[in-house]
Formats: sequence, C-alpha cells, structure tokens
Amino acid sequence: MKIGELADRTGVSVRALRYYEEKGVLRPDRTAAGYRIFTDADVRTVSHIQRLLAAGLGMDLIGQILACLSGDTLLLDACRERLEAERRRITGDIDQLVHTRSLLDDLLATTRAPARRSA
DNA sequence: CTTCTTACA
DNA sequence: TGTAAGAA
Repeated sequence: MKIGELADRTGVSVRALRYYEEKGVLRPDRTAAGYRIFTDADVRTVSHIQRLLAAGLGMDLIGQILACLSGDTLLLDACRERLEAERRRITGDIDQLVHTRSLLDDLLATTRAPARRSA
C-alpha cells in the first residue's frame, strides 16, 4: 500500500510516517516512480511505534527496540540489554513520580482550606 | 487527485 | 509535525 493508505489505516499523518522512515524504523520499498510501498506488517509496526512513543521513548531507542521485534536472533542479546536498560530507566522515572506525588499529597493535606460557601 | 522533496512566519 | 511550493 502507498503512504496515504497506511496513514488512513493507522491514524498517523503522512508526515510522521515519512519521519519514521527517516529515522529508520520503517523501511518501505519504492516503486519505479519513487513512491513508498508499505506492507501489512508495517501497520502493526506503526502501532508499536505509537505505543512506545506514548511511553515516552525516543525514536532512536524505538528503532533499536523494533529491531528486536524483527526477529534477528544474532542481535537478540544486545537487544535485551537495551530493553533492560530502558526498563531500569523508566523504573527510576516512576520512583521519582511516586516521590513527587507524596510530596503533593502532603502539601494538599496541610493547605486544606475551609469549606467555601456559594458566592 | 496522490506522492515526492525541501524548507520554514 | 504542520504546511507550502514545484514537479512527477
């Protein structure tokens, strides 16, 4: 399928799709006229990209993670290391957020204002 | 009409 | 990422 159809089927803009290719996470074939040709597998790949992007990962890392999903067993170990490193990173982020939340909870508990009446 | 590339009030 | 411009 051409880029327009992939865009429709994924809800991702044509612009973003071309950007993903530029980043190497998508490698569509080209027609003689230079049109990008995507496969059905690319529809799923784009879904993965969306999830990873939503998780706060950068395109660089996403490219590496997607490479793991491509089933290249020779790179599997290296891929696992990357994924484990990212897992540790987000765990740190989560800890930070939990800490910040408790800080806000304390603040809210000590700044509770008296009930207001309607104006 | 759709896609391509390049570039940026 | 959007959008504009010129070409295919």
